[in-house]
Amino acid sequence: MQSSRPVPVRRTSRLPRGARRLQLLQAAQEVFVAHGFHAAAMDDIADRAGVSKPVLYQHFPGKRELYLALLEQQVTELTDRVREAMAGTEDNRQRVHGAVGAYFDFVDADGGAFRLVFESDLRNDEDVRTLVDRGNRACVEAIAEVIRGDTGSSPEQAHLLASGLTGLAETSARWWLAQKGTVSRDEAVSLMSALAWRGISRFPRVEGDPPS
Amino acid sequence: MQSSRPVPVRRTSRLPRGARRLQLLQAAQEVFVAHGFHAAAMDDIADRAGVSKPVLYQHFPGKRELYLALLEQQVTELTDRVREAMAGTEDNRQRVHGAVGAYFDFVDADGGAFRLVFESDLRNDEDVRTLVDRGNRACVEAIAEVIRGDTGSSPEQAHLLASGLTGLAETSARWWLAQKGTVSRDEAVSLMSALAWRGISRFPRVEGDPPS
DNA sequence: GCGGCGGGTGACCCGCCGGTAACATCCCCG
DNA sequence: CGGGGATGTTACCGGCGGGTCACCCGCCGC
Repeated sequence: MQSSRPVPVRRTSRLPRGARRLQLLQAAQEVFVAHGFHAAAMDDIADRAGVSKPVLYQHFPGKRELYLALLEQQVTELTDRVREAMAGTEDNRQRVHGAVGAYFDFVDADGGAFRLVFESDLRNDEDVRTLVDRGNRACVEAIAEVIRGDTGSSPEQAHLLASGLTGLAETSARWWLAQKGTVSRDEAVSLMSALAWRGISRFPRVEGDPPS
Repeated sequence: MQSSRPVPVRRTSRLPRGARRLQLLQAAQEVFVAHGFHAAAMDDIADRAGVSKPVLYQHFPGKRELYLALLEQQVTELTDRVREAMAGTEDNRQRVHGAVGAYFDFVDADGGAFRLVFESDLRNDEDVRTLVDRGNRACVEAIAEVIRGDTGSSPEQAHLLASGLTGLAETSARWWLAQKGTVSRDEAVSLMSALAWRGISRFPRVEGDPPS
């Protein structure tokens, strides 16, 4: 046998820098989602990408930074969706429906990437907390803006109401995900947005006619 | 003075087992709340109790178990309060008000012990996840029971609605805590329970299951 | 063919921290 | 008083895992 051949086992064809980076991010996301930040080892991530550890460090300065990159991506994803739901229509009921749907879609995407945002095990890290808080605040702000405009609530009240609605959407979306199969996505979204809408419409001084 | 004495600096008078255990739990809670599970070192906890590390291990088999003990305490605390809110009255509006109040009080107690439940950085641990989930499920269940009885919703719908309400309460309570000072506890509770009540009352007096 | 460079590797280092072994002290009880 | 069982202490171990060093290939232009 041509045993002289030095195991040319090209494990993974070489990749240009950009492609490798993306692949590493993908691998990292899978591992972080599956095990959380602390339980995830850089070796795991490298292994999953079919590559050795130093490669990882050629692309990212450290574990934390790698994690932050992924986290920011997801935070942006969610806030964008919520903002779109607010901007995409003038009908407040539609807005509520869209926002609730945004949370459900977010939670149901990407093999659980939402865990990075909603279940991060690195919230004690200054940067992580800042990022997550910024995302939450952005969502609350977007919603509170509408509430404030249409009900004349004080800013503090509007923020409280908005935060409550985000909590409603987030928590029910996660519950639905855990119980998946019993209720369809659209059913669940309709149900929860009905709940939210009945709550927030006809609040203090809303001239929006109550839905029949 | 009797300087010959080799530093008899009795740092903390000896304590009987029970008292020491409580003190250690208290110290541990403070450290875990402040830094989270991972960032907390057993030395930190021992130090805070004015005691050396082995003492800790005479009372608890390990870091994880110590954490679990505290976690369970808090989970029980919350679920009990929610259950009481459900059982304490027959008036559903009162029930909502009580439950929302329970979340606000829980979040506002004990120097932030609620973080153990709502912001645990050990959710990847099987036992921790089980405990936290069990607590959430208990709260949702208690609320869903009432919803189901009074609206005739399907169990799945009732659970979804209930989980949404817990999310509403939890998230707004945490928001209120972060913004403390701008709105009083009672104001906030009234506002949020009004939101929840407007939403859940006069809910589909179940005009038949929407057969999707 | 050959130099150099981008892409990649195996092996190693080392600090932190959970956990432990061995030794000291106090106080009660007979 | 003196033995013994709680109660505590100092000092140490060991491994896990983030991060790095020195080196290796294959391809490209000349």
